[in-house]
Amino acid sequence: MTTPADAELDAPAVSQTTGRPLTKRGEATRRRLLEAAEQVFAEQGYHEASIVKITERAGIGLGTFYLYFDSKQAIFEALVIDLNRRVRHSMSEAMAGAASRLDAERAGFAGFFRFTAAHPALYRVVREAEFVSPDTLHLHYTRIVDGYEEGLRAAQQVGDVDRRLDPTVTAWALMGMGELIGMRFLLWERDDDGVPPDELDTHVFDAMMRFIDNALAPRGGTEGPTDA
Amino acid sequence: MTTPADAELDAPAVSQTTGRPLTKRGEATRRRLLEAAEQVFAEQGYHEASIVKITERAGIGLGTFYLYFDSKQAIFEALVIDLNRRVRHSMSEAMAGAASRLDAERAGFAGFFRFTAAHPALYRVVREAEFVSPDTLHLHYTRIVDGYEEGLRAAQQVGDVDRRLDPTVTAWALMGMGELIGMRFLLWERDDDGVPPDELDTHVFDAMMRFIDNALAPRGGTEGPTDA
DNA sequence: TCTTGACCTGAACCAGGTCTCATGTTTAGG
DNA sequence: CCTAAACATGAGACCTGGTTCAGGTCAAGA
Repeated sequence: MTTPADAELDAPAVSQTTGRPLTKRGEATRRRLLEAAEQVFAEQGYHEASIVKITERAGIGLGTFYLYFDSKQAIFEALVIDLNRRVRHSMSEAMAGAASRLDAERAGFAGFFRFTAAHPALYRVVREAEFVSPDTLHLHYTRIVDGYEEGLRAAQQVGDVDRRLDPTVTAWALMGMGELIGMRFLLWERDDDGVPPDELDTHVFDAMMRFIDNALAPRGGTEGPTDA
Repeated sequence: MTTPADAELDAPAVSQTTGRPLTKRGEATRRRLLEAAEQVFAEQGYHEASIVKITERAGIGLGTFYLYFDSKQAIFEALVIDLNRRVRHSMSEAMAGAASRLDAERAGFAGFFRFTAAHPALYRVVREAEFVSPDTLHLHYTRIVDGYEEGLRAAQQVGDVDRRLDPTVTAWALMGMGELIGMRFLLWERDDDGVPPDELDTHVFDAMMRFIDNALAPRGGTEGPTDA
């Protein structure tokens, strides 16, 4: 589950336009731009967002933007990649101490939902990547699924997961589930005052885990396989 | 599964701007606009698409557009609703002759995937609605899920589906699965010549059905419930 | 202190888009 | 055949926003 997500933790931070490495000052500016972009894209969506809004929020001159990013699209992609790193971090951290496979599964999803609940708008950004930068979204999903798949395969070896399941398809299935359920019960749900929940309703979470447990557990109780 | 999708089949077709009913000629123009919009939105995405491109493709004057739709957003929403009707139609048609619950499940997904494979780009339109018109997307999902949920509940009554599963959460889970798997194995997949598949790989489909079967089937073989 | 390269700036350029409107054309009914 | 209502048109008013550029400012080393 720990893909080389951590190797990329802090790349040398190079100017995208000139290719030169940045000084401390330059790096700080770059970071401020990214943070501003995060907020603006999240609040307004890609097309409503504008470079002006981003630089204004960052408290930086408009022209400065182009010293650090080639285009609006470029900073968006950088942002998605950054978010991907953070989601995976949240997931693998949550899974760290899990004993059994089911525990790990539960913890991984909990980590995922916690991240989504904590940054509801950010999640929107990732999903919008499907239309703004399909390749980046591709990367996002693939990176997450790869870790998942590996975990499933290992669990199958041990016999914790039904061996007849295809790990790849299963991983994508789980991922899709998590995503839509997160969207429905975290992003759409709000109480009477319009306040979104800060975590997934435990009933929903439990119901989902039951579903997953059913799906993954080897059939026929604790014995071996049953039917053809 | 047959929600009143068919009641809306052909509304009187009223001009969105004037509210007046349309003559035959007007109705034909409206239809041509919708068809052109379907192609243009699908190929280029919402923001790249333009009214000019749509009217050009429809072979219609620019100004005419505004006789039929209030805005770009308005025609987009009309399109999503139309697509929703068609997906559900494809699904319920496929499920029509199913004997068992599993059969129905299989057929429903097959219908869904068939539609996606036949109109890969259209599917993109629906997903983009998340950012262009969230309410419309909400409607889209809800309409599909509602039917699903009802089917699940009925199957639980009969004992075909694990009674401990929450029908709502399960319905959303299934929907999410189908969507991501469709995206991954239909929309992303292409052979060496870049040609997308015209149906879901049977291996993938079977793997997914196994997963679903596991998840839904009452635990403990054909007998009653087992653990707490 | 002076110099140099890195960093910063925002007015202006420009491409493209939506929507209006004054005008012309078609169709159906009397 | 004549008239009114419905339908069609595309130039242009108006606007928005990404990107460039010519000219500053800052900070660190000599």
